[in-house]
Amino acid sequence: MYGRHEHDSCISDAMVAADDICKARGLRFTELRRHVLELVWENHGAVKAYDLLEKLDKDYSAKPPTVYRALEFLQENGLVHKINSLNAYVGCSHPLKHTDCFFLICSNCNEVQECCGSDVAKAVRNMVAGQGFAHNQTTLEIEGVCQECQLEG
Amino acid sequence: MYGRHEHDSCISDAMVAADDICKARGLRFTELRRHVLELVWENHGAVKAYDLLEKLDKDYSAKPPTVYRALEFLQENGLVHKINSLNAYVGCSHPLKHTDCFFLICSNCNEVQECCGSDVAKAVRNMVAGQGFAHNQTTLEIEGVCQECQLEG
DNA sequence: TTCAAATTGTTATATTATTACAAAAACAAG
DNA sequence: CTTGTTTTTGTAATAATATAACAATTTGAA
Ligand SMILES: [Zn+2]
Ligand SMILES: [Zn+2]
Ligand SMILES: [Zn+2]
Ligand SMILES: [Zn+2]
Repeated sequence: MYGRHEHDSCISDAMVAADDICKARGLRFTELRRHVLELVWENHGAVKAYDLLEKLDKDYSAKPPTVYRALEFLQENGLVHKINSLNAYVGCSHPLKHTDCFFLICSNCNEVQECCGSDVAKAVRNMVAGQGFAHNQTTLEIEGVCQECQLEG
Repeated sequence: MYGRHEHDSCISDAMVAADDICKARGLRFTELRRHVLELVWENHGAVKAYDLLEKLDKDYSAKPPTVYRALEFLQENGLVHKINSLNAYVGCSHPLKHTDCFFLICSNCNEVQECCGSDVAKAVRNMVAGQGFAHNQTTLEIEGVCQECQLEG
């Protein structure tokens, strides 16, 4: 039901981490925001805003701004990332040590794996510095087929 | 008017290259497709599809599918790239040797520079291979401020 | 209690992109 | 050239993604 691993703990871990972060930063982790984050974490794939909206709509009578505002809050605080190549959103798997991350997107099972702190980031920094470019934000999204799917395939 | 360099040659170079590529591959480089590519190349920034549409509309009575189809053709044949983080399109600056490219996007002057064949690509390949991931497509878009803008700033 | 700030609700609209089907143009074969 | 097929373009409708503007509510602090 939840993919390849015991996924319940992913959600609960993420929620605990989010709680801690919000508490530490004096942010209001409201019911709505919590609920949206839970929905984002229902699986390890990226979720579309309007799918979140539909799910939310059962409890709340949500309209687009509701979900986009929650996503904005979650993104600003590093709890969620937007995958630009999919126009979709994914929970951050390590919000406390998120730096120079990138994403491996399996086009077979749709899981998104977040990777971090690697030589890739170093290479990007070097290359960019060599060009005299002052970089703020890196979007690195790699589409392909994950190992599990290759083995199954 | 055209940014920092003598830009006319960029357009004409790109059109010649496009001509050659289409001829070599037996593709139909129609008036419409040619026109769209010219419009994309009017500057070195990324262009929105609906801005192209407006410009096109003066001559043709273009509707969205017209421009999206032309962009699709141009993308398939490596003459144009989509910048996912901007939902916008940019002319390929080296369509014949385009491999493992990435983009430096200046948020001040909006120019997009396409870089290619670097250590970054190598690092990506290594990292991804280390994860057992079979990658097809890499989206690497780096937002920041270009050197010229830093000097002027 | 009162006030200001932050959050949420609501309506409308903007932006980006695709589907479906009809017309026209280009091409290949006879 | 004519015919039939494929590719391209036109057109209308609609889907998918996202934001603006303003009102109502909740929250937390003074
Ligand atoms: Zn992260
Ligand atoms: Zn997979
Ligand atoms: Zn290119
Ligand atoms: Zn610049």
